Amino acid sequence: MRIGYPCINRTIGCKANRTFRLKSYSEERLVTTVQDNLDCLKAMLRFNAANSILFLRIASDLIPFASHPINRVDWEKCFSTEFCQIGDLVRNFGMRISMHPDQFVVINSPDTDVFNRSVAELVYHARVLDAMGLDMTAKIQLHVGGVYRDRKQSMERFTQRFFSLPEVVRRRLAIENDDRLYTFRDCLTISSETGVPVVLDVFHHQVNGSGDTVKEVLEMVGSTWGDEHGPPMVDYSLQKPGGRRGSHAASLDVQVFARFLGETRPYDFDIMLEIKDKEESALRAVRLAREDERFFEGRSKG
DNA sequence: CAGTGTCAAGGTGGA
DNA sequence: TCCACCTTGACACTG
Repeated sequence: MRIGYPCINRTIGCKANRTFRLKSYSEERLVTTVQDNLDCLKAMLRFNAANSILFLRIASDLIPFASHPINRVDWEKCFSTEFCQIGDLVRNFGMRISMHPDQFVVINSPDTDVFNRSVAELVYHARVLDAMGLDMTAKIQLHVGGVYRDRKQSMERFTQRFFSLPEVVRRRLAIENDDRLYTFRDCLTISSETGVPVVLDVFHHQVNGSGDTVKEVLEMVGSTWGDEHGPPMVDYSLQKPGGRRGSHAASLDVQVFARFLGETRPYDFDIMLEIKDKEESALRAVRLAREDERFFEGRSKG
């Protein structure tokens, strides 16, 4: 089991997701921003390695305006050295990487313009992971999309569209249950037709699920992850106590997390902690896991 | 320099 | 048909 956090580290004093306004666009601004982001990403990976945090989500803003027509910079070529170095770090430390495109990437939209823009954005994500030379265990996780007043048809459209995606995207895609529209069962249905592995979001499942226990769900979801995909990915977060529905808790409740780990034995998976204080909570989770080695022993894929 | 309106991109649901 | 809301963070303008 690898433990991780998404996109931002508040300890190391730099950000790998810096961007700027479209109005301020210039090639120079882009190049310096990307350079800073990649430098910071290396710093994050070193910090993580030193702290046994072996799972990281890379922000989609790593290359600002990557799929926007305004961007004519050949960033792959320009930063090939940096990408290789980052890939080496990931491999040498036995780490895992994921990415999660923003909400406007919608494969099953009836609007073909939306679809085409989504493809461009997905290709960008795939090119980043390819440039780092990462294997297919590095995933791009995506929600199923909209319902458009016809769930069945919209799910079928997802599947159709999936098969028209470029191979570089298809092989890295994973789908995740969301908090309102598509449950993990919907994802399993799509998975059975596309072969796409299913990322389980534990919080979304609590809010928008069927009442199956986490362990039952993990067993079903785990079987969608073949050897080439690596261990299942799980997103973990908690409702902010007293906060609006869907808002994430400020920091990890270690007691609750320990119970979760206990409940999910013997399944092995990599877990992304979507908690406000980011690496803080990841550090506490790692500490907890160290104190109780049982959480790592005897786990297997679903 | 602190406060805050707005940001490339979508979808849903209520008025 | 229009608009607020979803969630999150940060840019960049305002005073």
